[in-house]
Amino acid sequence: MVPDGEAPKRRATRADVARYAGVSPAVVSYTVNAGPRPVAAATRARVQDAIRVLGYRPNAAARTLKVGSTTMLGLIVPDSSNPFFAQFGHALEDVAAASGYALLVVNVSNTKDLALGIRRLASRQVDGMFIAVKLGMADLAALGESGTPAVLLNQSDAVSGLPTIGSDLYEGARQGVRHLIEHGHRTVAFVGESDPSEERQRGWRDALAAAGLELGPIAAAEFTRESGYAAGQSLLTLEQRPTAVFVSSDQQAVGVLRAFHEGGLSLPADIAIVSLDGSPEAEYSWPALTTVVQPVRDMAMDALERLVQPNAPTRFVQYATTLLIRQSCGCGHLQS
Amino acid sequence: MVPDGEAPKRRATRADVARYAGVSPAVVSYTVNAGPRPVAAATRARVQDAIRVLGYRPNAAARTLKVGSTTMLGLIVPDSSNPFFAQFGHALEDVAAASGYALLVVNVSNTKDLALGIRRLASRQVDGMFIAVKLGMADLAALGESGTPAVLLNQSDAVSGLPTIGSDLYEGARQGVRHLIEHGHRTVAFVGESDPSEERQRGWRDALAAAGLELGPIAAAEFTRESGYAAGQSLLTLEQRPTAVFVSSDQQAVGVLRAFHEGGLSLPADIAIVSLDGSPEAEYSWPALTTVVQPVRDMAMDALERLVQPNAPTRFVQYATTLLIRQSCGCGHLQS
DNA sequence: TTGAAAGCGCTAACAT
DNA sequence: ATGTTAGCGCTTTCAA
Repeated sequence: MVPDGEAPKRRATRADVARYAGVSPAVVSYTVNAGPRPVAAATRARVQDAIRVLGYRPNAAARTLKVGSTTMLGLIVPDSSNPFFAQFGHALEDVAAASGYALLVVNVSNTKDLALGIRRLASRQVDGMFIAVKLGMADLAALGESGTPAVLLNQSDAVSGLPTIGSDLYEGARQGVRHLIEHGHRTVAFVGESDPSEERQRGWRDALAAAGLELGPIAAAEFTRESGYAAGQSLLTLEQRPTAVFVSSDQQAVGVLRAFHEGGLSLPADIAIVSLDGSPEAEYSWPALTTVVQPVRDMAMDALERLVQPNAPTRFVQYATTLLIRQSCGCGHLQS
Repeated sequence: MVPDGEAPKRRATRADVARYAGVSPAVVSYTVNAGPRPVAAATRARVQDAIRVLGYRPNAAARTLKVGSTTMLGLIVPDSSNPFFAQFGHALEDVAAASGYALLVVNVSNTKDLALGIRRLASRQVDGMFIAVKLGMADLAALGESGTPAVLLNQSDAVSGLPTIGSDLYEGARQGVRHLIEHGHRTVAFVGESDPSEERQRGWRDALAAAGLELGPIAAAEFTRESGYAAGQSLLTLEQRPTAVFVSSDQQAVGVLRAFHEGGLSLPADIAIVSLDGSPEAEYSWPALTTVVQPVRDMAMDALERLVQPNAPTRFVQYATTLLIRQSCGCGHLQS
């Protein structure tokens, strides 16, 4: 099946093709690249023939060395198996491939490793990199030294001098919480980062304040299902149980959901949930999560554009989120 | 923050370093690579100093051109955002990175595109590729022509001449179904491929036969949540509803679960489910899925080894699965 | 222990 | 329209 002992000989090079076709190496280049110079149709045909016969394949490394571009892009994520980043990665790979770029995926589980990851990617001379991790000073320095163009993804704040993309999570959270309020909830808990200045928490707080409602309980959680689960459990132990929860990510929400189920709550009758991300798994949780979706596809397209565009503005662009109503918020039940 | 107008000058090359350190280019190589020749400690120090001062970074393309290795590996999957492949990809990236390889991820949503994907990866001269898609003749041919080493992942059958890895899905399915039977189920449905020779379906069939039970209904489904959902719905319409279902993948099972919930069934009391894969999301479904887990991590390690080992045997290795009991099978409820 | 130099395969400016 | 040729930056053999 597979040509094993068939042809272990040295791969054909451009010179071989030239010789075989009876032309100069330059013409082979011109033909292959629809190059800077025109080639007569007949000659082109001969060259293409030679290419086929010899099984010639251009050597990417040589080309890279010469022209200085690898047509490779890097992507740094905290965890490529996290559904949100997996989805983002896939979108990025799609748009990159459509523009002729390959995508090098790097996981940096530990924040400490980011600078290392940046250097790794830079040393492979990617033409640019997407970084979907929060950067520290050292990382910024590494990036600067590398001289590699980068666009930052999944950020909540502008980073000076770097094109940065994020969703408007503050507005998203407000939107989600407002929806809950509109449906009669008066005690809305928050699951997410405990930092009060974090944008989702701020959105939650402001939505409540705007409605003249008191703040519900806060259950701190990291962005994992496990941590969401724990947060959900802690909410269960409260004497005054909230009637609704805003959860910072779908992953966490899935954990919260489990805790509530185990607690014997009936959803969304006993407690409503709205989360954030719009990742695919949110649709198939039980009940299906009402979630504030981030326009991942759009962000991916924009990110690519800004990465490959030589002089893209280095602004911070925040994308608008949209509320996707499903069952977990109990729409229709508590209509006020 | 980021050195912008700071130093847009040409990157330092090995020659610059040599000049600065007052040594020959060769010595720089020897130093950088702990090269084939020894270097005097004092000289090495001078060189390292020059490297630091000049901010020298080796040019990967030049090195590749010279030595013929990119230290890059490719991974072809049908959908990198599918949790199972995302998990596999992450594991692969981890082990690859640990061995100094970078991973190029390529999605081929359409089976027709596989040969193209293989060629793309080959033209980037990856040192090898993981292919987690079923290959057709044309793909095998493309792979053969490319001359790139490959190991096949997630396969159910041996492929002549290629190192191939899979889980023993037949045994896994039997295992899962047997568990169901042991807990008193007499009508066990199957959700998955309709092809009767497919290994999971065979496992299901054989487990039933071995117990002297009749075959339950078959609901054909592709490997998506949506398709699992549809299959679950179709099961619901049966007059003689099964008391248990074996589902071919966790993704499908999540869909089945939703259909059952919507149908008002109480799980696992009304109907039990065992699925297959052991992907992370199975743990957080409701009820948590009892699932037959594939040893993804082990397979990833083995795959890397066999890919980079120059003369690894091209056998087909099947990994054993393990049953992970959670709630969806109703263990303890129906104890016979 | 160090230096000189020959390429690796390709592109593109410059000749023809 | 086609041919010649000088590197791109690096590794490594060979010589010193």
